[in-house]
Amino acid sequence: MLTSVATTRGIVSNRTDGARGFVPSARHTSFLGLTGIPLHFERGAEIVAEEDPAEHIYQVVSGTARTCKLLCNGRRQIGAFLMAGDYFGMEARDTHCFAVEAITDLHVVMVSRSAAFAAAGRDTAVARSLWDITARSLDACQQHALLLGRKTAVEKIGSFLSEMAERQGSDDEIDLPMSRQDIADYLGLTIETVSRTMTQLESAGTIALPTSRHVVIKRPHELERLSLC
Amino acid sequence: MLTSVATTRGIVSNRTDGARGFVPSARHTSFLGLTGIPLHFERGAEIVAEEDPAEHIYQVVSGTARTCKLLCNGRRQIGAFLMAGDYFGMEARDTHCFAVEAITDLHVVMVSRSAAFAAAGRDTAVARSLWDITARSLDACQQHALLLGRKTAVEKIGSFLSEMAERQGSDDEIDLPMSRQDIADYLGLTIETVSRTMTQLESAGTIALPTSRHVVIKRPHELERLSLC
DNA sequence: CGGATACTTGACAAAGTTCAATCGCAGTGG
DNA sequence: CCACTGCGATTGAACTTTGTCAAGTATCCG
Repeated sequence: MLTSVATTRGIVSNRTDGARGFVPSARHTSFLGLTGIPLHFERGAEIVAEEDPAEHIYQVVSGTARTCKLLCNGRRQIGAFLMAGDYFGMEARDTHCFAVEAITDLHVVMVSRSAAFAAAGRDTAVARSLWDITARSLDACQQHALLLGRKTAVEKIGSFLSEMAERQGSDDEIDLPMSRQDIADYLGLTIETVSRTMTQLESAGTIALPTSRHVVIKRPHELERLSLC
Repeated sequence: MLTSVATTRGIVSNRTDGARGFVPSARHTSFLGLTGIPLHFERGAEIVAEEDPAEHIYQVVSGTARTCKLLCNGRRQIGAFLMAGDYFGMEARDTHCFAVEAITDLHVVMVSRSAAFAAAGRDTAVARSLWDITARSLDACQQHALLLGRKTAVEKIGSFLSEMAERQGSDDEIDLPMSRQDIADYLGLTIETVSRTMTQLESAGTIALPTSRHVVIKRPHELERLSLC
């Protein structure tokens, strides 16, 4: 379900992911030992729909996306926020079991699933890196399950803010690309509880909220304590 | 952290896992194209501890195990119940990020992680199957995250019972090898809520509980409705 | 039979949700 | 430039669900 078109602009990685770093180029981008196709999506666009055939593997170049699963009565669970360097589309089955949507303007590179598997068959390093990406996603998902099942609202928000700070490489300032509703659906809370808990952390002096999308961490130690325990 | 000893008894698979079926033998068992070592653990034994170095990959031959993560105040999240045919120990990092404990007497086969990766390097099919196992775990974990984040107590219990029925290949009778506490920690509930919800489903005529560990599904359709929506 | 363990039940408390109203800010048009 | 509009975020109050604590029952096993 590709509704956007590929841009012709060069793409610059703003984060290298260990051994799997990728190099900017004019039209194509190296990715899993293959020539990936750069694509651009607008804020709100759907890159992958739930139940779509799983034909491609993607890496985020810039921007943020969310993976969503839906339940009846409009209940939604966001599995992960995908940022520069993150991969998605590696499915065990032939169809995607969640949708992927652009939260901001989004640049990705795409390779076909069959080409990736073929490359993995030829090149052991590619196979290993394909496994590594999947295993890392699994690790993140298991960590997230612990949060969803056993943490309180404050601990969830604390963990979330710590995670975002770490992923943005900043110790004390975070720009949140996602709405309160997205945060709520990621943490298994309601938008109101997210809002209230943020205010509560602000009142306690743990964070400051110059704007609703910009968080300043005043007491990182306090946040760590919340997220770890 | 292997506290039990390997048995010398032959091991019989009571479930083949698609293309990755494994064949019983007197002492060693084929597993990911390697010769696996059969091990036996007693009920309650810890096969893997949290933060243990990840040196082996396992497949369950018979019995049931649980994967656990711990938080402070004794809060626990069970990530999965592992039954015959299931794999565990495939970690992205060098240490296990959860413990694995035997719920019943447990037979597993074990191969060393490095041997598995070496085999994957030599044999494309092994590499693919290693990826497949990991991707399947990821899929299950994402499904479980949806349950933990967005389902009510009844829906959680409904989903759990449906899952168990399916895994036991039975449409209407389930033997639960795990305690109410295990179920609670799997579903992100308390033991009391699990108990109450089971009774509630029994009163509604959806299930019967001849004993606390044996569930008869009287209205499978009703359970489906709960778990899907 | 006695003791331990697991499960169930009840009464109450707390955390989080729901519903509704309000605020604040960016964008738009007069 | 300022009022108006729309949307996201915040706040309040009532309510629900689930958790907590405590007691009671069932079951297993020596």
